[in-house]
Amino acid sequence: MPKIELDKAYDAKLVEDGIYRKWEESGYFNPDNLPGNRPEKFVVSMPPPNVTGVLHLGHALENSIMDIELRYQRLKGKRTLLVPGTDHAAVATQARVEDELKKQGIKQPRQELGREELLKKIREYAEEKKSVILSQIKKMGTSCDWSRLAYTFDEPRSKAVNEIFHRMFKDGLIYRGYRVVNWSVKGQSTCSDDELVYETVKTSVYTFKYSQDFPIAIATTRPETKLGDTAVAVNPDDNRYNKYIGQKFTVDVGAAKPLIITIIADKNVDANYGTGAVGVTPAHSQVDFEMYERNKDIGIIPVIGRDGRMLPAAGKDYEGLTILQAREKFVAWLKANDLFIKEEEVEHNVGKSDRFGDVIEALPMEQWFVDVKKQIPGRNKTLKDLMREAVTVGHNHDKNKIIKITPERFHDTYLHWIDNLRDWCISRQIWWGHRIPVWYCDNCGEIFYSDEPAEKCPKCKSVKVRQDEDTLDTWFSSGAWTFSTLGWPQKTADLEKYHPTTWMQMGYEILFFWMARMILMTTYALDDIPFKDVYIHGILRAKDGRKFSKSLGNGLDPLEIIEKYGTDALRLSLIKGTTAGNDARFYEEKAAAARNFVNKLWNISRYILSAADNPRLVETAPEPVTLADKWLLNKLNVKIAEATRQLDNCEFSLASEILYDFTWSDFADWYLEVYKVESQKLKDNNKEEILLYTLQVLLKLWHPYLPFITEEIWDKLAGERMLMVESWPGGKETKLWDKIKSLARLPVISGDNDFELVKDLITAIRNLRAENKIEPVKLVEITVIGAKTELWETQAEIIKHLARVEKLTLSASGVKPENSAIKVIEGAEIYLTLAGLADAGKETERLTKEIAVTEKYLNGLRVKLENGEFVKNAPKAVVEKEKEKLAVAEEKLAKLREQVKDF
RNA sequence: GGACACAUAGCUCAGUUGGUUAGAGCGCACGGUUCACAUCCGUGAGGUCGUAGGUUCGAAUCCUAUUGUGUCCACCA
Repeated sequence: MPKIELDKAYDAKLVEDGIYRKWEESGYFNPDNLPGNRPEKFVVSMPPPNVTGVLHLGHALENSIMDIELRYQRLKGKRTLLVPGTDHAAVATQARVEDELKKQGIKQPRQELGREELLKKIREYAEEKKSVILSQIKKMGTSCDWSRLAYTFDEPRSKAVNEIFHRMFKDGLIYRGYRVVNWSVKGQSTCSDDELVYETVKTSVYTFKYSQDFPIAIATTRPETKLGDTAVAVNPDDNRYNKYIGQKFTVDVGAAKPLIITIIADKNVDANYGTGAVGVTPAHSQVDFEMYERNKDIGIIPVIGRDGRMLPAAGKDYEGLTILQAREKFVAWLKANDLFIKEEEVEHNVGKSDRFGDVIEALPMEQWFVDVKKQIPGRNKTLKDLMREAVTVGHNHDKNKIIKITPERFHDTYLHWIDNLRDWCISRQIWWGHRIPVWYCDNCGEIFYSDEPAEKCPKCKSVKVRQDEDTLDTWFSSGAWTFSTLGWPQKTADLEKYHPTTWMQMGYEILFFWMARMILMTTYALDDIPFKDVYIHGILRAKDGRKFSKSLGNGLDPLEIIEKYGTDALRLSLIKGTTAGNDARFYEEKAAAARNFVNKLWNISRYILSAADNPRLVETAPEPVTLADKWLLNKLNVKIAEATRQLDNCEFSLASEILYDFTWSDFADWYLEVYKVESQKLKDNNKEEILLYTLQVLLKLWHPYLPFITEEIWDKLAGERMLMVESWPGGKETKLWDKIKSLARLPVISGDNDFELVKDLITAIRNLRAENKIEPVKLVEITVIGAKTELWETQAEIIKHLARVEKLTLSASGVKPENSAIKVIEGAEIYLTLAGLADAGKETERLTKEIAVTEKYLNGLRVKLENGEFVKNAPKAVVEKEKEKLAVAEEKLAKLREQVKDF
C-alpha cells in the first residue's frame, strides 16, 4: 500500500455528509442487516422531538448520548436499533401556529378558518418542521434506522392510540366526568397539571364576612369567586368554630340567588392560619372541588365561564364582567355594606399556561379522564399499582422486569409523584391531535366507541350521531411510543424481536410527562415494561447558568456550532463534563477545545500514516521491544479496561476523559516523540506495527464519540471494512479485563513503571532548563547521579533528544559538577551545568523552598507510619506504599540539604 | 411548607463502593520557525475541597448541623 497523505488540518465539512451517506447506504443502521452473529439486541426509542420547531442544543445532547451508547453497543456486537421519530405535540403546535396566524392578521384563527382549514395550516407547518428536524438528526450523526421512521400522528400510531383508548374505555378506565380542570381562556382548552408554570406575584388578600350575622370571617385572593361559595370549612378541633359544623347559613352577597353556606369540617384547614376558616368555592378551586366531592350536598355553583367572564349565576350586577371588573365591584360592595374587614399584600403563586401564557382558571366541566385508582378488570390492580410495580418489585413481580433508573435518586421522585397522582385529564379542546374516538347518539343518548366515522347508533340505529369534538392529550400517544413504533397492535415481527426496548434516555423535566405515561401504557396494553434502563440527563444552560431561551436571546444553534467546529467536536463538547441527572453548561469555547482535540487525533493519524512504510490495519498487539513500547501497550490495555468499565456504567464523560488524556498526553506527547528517536536507531523492529495497532484501537475507542473522523481515518486504512460495525477492543479477552480491573485502583507497579521514571527525569531536566532561562534550541550538559544508572543508560538517546542534552554523564555515586543547578527526583540527582556561575542566591532560595515542602510532606508520612493503629488496620498494600514514599522522600530531602550546604 | 441536587484553582467542571503531595480544559505567566499538528510544543503559578462538629488508623469522599445556590412537588384560604 502506498503512503497516505492527509490534509494538514481536519475539515469536518468536507467529510461528514459523505460519511453519513455511506453509513446509510450500508444499511447497518437497520439491525436486520448487521453483519456477524449478534444474539443480543440493544433497542432504543428516540424521544420524538416536537414538530413545534427545529432542534436546539438539548436535542443535540440527547442525540449525542443516544448515539454514543448505540455505537458502543454496536461495536460490542449487539444487534442495535434506534427508532427515530417526531411528535405532533398537540397543544404546543396548535398554539404556535395560531400565534403565527394572529401575527399575519387572522385575529381568531379557529372561527375565521374553521376546523379543516386550520388543521391544514398546522399540518403544513408540522411537515415543514419535521423535515428540518430529520435532516438535523442526520447532521448529528445519529445512527438511527430510517426505515422505521415514525410520527406520533401517522396512520400506524393513530391506530395504536385508538386501540388503547378502546381497551381502556371497555375496561371502564376512561370515563367522562364533571371536574374542575385547568382552563386556558386564551387557548380555549384544558391543560394538564404539568403543563402549568407557576409565577410568584404580589396580590391582595381580602378578609371579609358574608353577612353581618355570619359567625366566621374568611379571606381570599379571589373575591369574585366568592359569589359561588357553598361552604366554609373549619378544622374539627377548632373550638372557636366547631360548634357551627353542620349548620347552614343563607346569605345574600348579590349573586343570582342567595347563597346557602354550610359549615363543614376539614382537617386540612389550619386553625392558626389567617382567620382559621376557608371559604369553599367548589366550582373554581381544585382543592375546594375535592371537599365538595366528600360533601356533595353543599352544592356547586359555577360563576365564571369559559370566556373568562362572569356567568348569570354570579348575579345580574356581575354577569358579563371580566374577572378583574367583578373583583373590584365585589370588594366595593363589601365595603359599602360594612362586611369588609381588611386588605393585605401577599406573595402568591399563580398558575399560567405553559403553551398559551395566560393565567389558568379553575373551571368545572365535562372532560375525559383516565382513572388511575380503579381496579383493572381481571387484573386485581390499578394503573397506579402498575406504574409503581415496574420500578420496585418488577412488573407482575417479575424480577427481570424491573426498570432501573440512573441516577437512582429519580427513583424516589418518581414514586412520590405516583403517590400524588390524580386521574389524568386526557381531553383537550383543540383540533390538532387524535380526535377522541367516541360518538354520541342524539336520539337515544348512547355513547359508543368507533375509530372510523360512525353512520348510525349501534343501539337505536339512529343516524343522528356525532363524534366528540375534543382531541387527546399529546402524551396519550407518546406514552405508547416504545411499542406503537414497532407496529402494535398488530403482532409484528418487530414487536416480537425488539420489544421491550433495552435502554432509554430522557431529560428529568419529562420524567413525569413521559416516562410515567410510557410505563402506564405499556404495562396496561402489553403487560410488559417499555424498557429496562432509563438514563436521566439534565438540561443545558448558558455559561452564566441561565437556561437557554428565546426570550433571553441566548440560544445557540447546534447547526452553527457544527458549521464552525464540526459535529464530532460538538458531540464531544456536549458530553465532556456532563453527568447523569445534572445540568451542564455549554458555551462556544468548549466546542473549540473539542475541535482542537479532533484535529489532534487527525494529526496523530496523519503522522502515523506518513511514517508507516506500509499503512494498514494491524489488529493484534505486536510484541513490545523497547521500554517505551512496553509502557505504551500496557497503558493502552489499562485504558481500554477503564473506558469499557465507564461506558458500561453510562459514565460517558469519564470515559471520554480517560481516552482524551491517553490520546493526547501519553500517546502523542510522549510515545510519538520517543518513537521519532527510537525509529531512527532501531531498524527491523515492531515500531510501525505498534503505531498502527494503537491507532486502530484508538479509532474504535473514539468511534462512539467521534463517529465521523474515526470512520474517515479508518477508511484510509481499511478500505472496504466499515468502522461502525467492527468490534470493540479486547472484547474477547475477558480474563485480561478482570485482571486489570482488580489492579485499577492502584498504580501498576511493574517494569513499565521505569518509563515513568524516564519521563520524570526528562521533565526535571526541562524544568531546570526553563528555570535557568536556557533557550529551547540550546543543547546542555547534564550529570545524573544515582542508583538507576543502567536505566538511564539504556534510555540515554531518548533523554538526550527529548530534553535536548548534548552530554549526559551518568554515575552511581559520582562527584557533583561545578557551577550547576540541581533537581532531585526518585533515584536520581540531576545536575545541569551552567555556562557561568550559578546564581547562588536564587538557587538557595529555590532549594530552601523545596526543602520546606518536602519536610512537610515527609513529616506527614512519618506521623502516619508511626501511628500503630494505621499500621495495624490499614491494608498491607497501603502501608507498603506509604513506606516506599517515605524512603523516596527521605532520600530526596537528604540530597537537597547536601546541595544547599554547598552554596 | 416538603423533597432532592449542587458548593473543589480566576472560569467551567472531573474526582464511581474512604487510602494520589486533590486533577483536566479554558484563562494566566515565561519560553519556543524541532520536517504530524501554532486548532501546536515545553515549563510554571494558582486550591487549608462552603462553614462547624462527628465517625475512622485515615475524609473532598460517610454522618449531623449550618450557610448559600438551584430544581421539583404541594400550596394557605
